[in-house]
Amino acid sequence: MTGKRRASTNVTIIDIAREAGVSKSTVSLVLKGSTLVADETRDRVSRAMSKLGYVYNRGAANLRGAQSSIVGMVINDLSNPFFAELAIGIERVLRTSGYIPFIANTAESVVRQAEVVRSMREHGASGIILSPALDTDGREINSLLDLGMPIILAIRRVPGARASLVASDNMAGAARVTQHLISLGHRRIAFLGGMGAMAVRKDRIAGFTQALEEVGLRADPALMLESMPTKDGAFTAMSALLSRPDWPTAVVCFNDVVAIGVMQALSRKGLLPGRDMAITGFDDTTEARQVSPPLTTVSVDAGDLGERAAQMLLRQIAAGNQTTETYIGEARLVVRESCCPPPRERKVS
Amino acid sequence: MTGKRRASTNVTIIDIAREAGVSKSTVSLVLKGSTLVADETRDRVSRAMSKLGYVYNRGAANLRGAQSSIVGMVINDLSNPFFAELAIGIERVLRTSGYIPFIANTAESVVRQAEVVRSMREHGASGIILSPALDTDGREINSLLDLGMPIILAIRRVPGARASLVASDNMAGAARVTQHLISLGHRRIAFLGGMGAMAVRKDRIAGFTQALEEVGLRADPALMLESMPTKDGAFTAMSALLSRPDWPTAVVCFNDVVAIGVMQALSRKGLLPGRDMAITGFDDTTEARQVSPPLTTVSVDAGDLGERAAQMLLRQIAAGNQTTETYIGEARLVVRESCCPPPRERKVS
DNA sequence: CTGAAAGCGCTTACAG
DNA sequence: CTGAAAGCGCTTACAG
Repeated sequence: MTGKRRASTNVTIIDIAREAGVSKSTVSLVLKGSTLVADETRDRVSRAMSKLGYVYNRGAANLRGAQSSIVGMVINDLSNPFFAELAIGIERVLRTSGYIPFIANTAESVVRQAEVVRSMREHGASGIILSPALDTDGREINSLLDLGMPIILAIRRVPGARASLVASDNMAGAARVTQHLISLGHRRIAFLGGMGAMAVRKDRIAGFTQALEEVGLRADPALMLESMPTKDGAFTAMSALLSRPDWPTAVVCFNDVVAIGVMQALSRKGLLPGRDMAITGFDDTTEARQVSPPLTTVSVDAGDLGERAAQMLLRQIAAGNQTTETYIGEARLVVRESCCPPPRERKVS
Repeated sequence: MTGKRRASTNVTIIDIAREAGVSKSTVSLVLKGSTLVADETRDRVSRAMSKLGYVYNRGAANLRGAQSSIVGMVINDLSNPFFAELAIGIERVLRTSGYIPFIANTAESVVRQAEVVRSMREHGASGIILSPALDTDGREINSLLDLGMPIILAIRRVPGARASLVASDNMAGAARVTQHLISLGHRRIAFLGGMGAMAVRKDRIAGFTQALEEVGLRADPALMLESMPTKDGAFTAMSALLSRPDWPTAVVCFNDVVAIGVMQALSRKGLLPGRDMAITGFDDTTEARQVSPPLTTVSVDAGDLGERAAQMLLRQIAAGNQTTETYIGEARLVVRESCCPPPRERKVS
């Protein structure tokens, strides 16, 4: 009903002081929860604040040196449930710490990422947990670090960056899932998804290759396909693969989202994942359990990684960003129903 | 390598002015992109800024009356992909507007919601898009509005709140999906999920009831079951229903997430959704397509709703929050494979 | 416990 | 185009 001009344009600590009949120092003390103020005085001030609709002005406070209470959470793809789970894990620990996490989504754009990080710095964020967009430059991370901003890299390492890292054991996970396929009898196995520049992809391919070499096989470059790490990207890449003559009998997918896109491409061709071709994922998102057939994948516990990242950030903020820590979470094989042995009739030479 | 104390603690507009050999007014003009500054001067200032690692101090600027460039996006459940899609739609339009959206997750906690909204106000957010937590009080929304803060309610209306609203046509959607079940021959239909206090649930139940009454049936209170709008909550509620004697032949679920929980409860009992019992969802999240069998549901286009909400917020910020708008998005029936006719042998009297 | 004073980093008129 | 001055709302010593 009213028509005030702008939020927080009016009532200040001085108005409160006048209303409560104290000095503004006292109001400030109440704001900070100081024990120096008498209970009766504190009550009077609190009542004045709610009566006048007072809003604390963080900007003014930060200006004078107060600790800001926000931390940034910069996520490269919020539509991927894996990152949503990560975000929720982060919030779980930050919630009890007095910090409020502000999330921003970059949708894999480094330009957007720079904007968002800048905005968070401008607003006085105490630290940032960054799940970096593709093609993030290590030097950018380092210059942030040099300015004294605590940064925790999550999920994706950035070559050349000196920041702390929380990620999962991509190499071991990929090796395990590949070994599983080999034990089912597969010899002609593709790796699909992710872009060439991604460190995570390199690590998973290293595990994949290592598992093959352990049994005297080698990775066929013609079966290592890139795609954007999205359902659509994977669908397209898999459809292209299926239009070629010599199919693999199994596909190790970059992650669950990619695996789901790959399954859709198979279905489109009338093929059934888990019967006509073995498919594996990575991440063990809730979707992995819900697709049909349920996806054999690698569990990395995104929520736990989020918690670790938040704890690490809190430590760095407290310590003043001196140390660099690394936490590599376990990557467990989760066998469900998306993997069959290779079909006899299509066995290759 | 360095050891600066805190981010943004040092270099200010004055340092830049000195470095570039101009006055600080000029630096401020450059910061605002004013055309009054000569190109050569602008360059000199820009170089000085990057040389010294300057970070704009939003707090100080806002203090003096500058427009803040953040808007808040407060989401009640980020782990529900529906809300992730909503968030992404919001970002899509905000991205081109110069505003940076900061997202916060309340996990259905009104306490958390109050904290988060307060923090956003303290940081000078220009407006907030709020997907309210359960049990949000209309008076809280109204007092925010009275302070001049533009607020757009998204997805869930709040009884008593005077804020603008972007939501979907819950009543029509629920009626459509119920009519679909009736046309398949169902007469004994349950409604499952959501908590009693939720306005959205009330609207959907109204559509459900109306569709039944159109054909001379009435909703059986024993078949209207509450649950938290989560997979686990739905699983529990459905399991309880299945332990009772007279099952329904079809279940209209509060949303897709609930439907998936219901399906899992059926599977646990050895029953197949779409063969032994008809199940419907609401929202048409990407998961609805991926579950097995694919879910018959109501499509509400979360991304589009997000875009509408963002456009509405931008309008309100520009206009100074005078008008109250409402946008109700269409709710289309999407028929997939989770609905069968009622089984003959279990047909009730 | 309270008051007076200084200053954080910026923007905004107002003269030049 | 540029400089000098005032002031936004808070916190921080410093006296009392």
